[in-house]
Amino acid sequence: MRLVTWNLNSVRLRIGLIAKLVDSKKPDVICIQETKTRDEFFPVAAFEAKGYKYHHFTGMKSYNGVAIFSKLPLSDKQIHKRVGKNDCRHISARVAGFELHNLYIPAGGYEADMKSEKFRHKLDFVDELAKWFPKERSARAKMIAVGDFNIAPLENDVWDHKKMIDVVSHTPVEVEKFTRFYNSVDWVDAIRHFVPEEKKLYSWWSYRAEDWDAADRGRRLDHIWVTRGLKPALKKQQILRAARGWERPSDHAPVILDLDVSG
DNA sequence: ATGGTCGCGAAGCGA
Repeated sequence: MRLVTWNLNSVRLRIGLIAKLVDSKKPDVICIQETKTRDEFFPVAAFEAKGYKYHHFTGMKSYNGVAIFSKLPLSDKQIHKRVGKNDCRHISARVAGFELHNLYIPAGGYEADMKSEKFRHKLDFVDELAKWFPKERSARAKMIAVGDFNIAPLENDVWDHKKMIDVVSHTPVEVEKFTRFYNSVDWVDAIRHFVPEEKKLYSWWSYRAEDWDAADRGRRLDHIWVTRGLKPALKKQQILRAARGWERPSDHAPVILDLDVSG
């Protein structure tokens, strides 16, 4: 099974980029964040035309929104409300025997300060996830968590660790919360599983850089985690950096994981 | 050191 997660930054504007991704990579399951549209305007037909018969999404006007499109049947579709808000950041469904969670963790604003409501919202959101995924369930459950987590935890998940230490997405308090979430369920980072921590690895490059490719000031904000029992099923990863250079791109690249579902 | 760019939707917010 090939799974992709992509913060698309508007599904309506970039539906053509989805088609391009599908034609070249042929994923079985597509998880999208920042769809930025109400459900009644979601371009479902474009996905169905590409063979994605099954879907589950929740969206709102202008902001946020998460979606799962699949060639394989989806069941037990759920929408999860987080930290008392109604902002369309977490859905889940069963697919091919896995419990798949699609997450869009808040970006957290610009100030890494507890007085910032946005920053607190982000930390509270991650805290809630760490409590919500229960250990006893996950010990047996085959779970996958994907999405834009908006945190780059490792030194080589950012272009310059020292310069980024006070920048929201890489601050120690965020990494601490992130790590607690990671350990809450004995997750395995399915991307770093294939790429040593010594190697720089990014999935996002700012729109503001004059030449994002040459500057290469990236961050790894997009993640795929699996529960430990699925480690033998991990086959291959790919971060499709080329997609960041496509016409009118998202600032995020698609992150792809191949899983052996025969086991 | 600063400001730099996007999308939505029609000004300002969020990233």
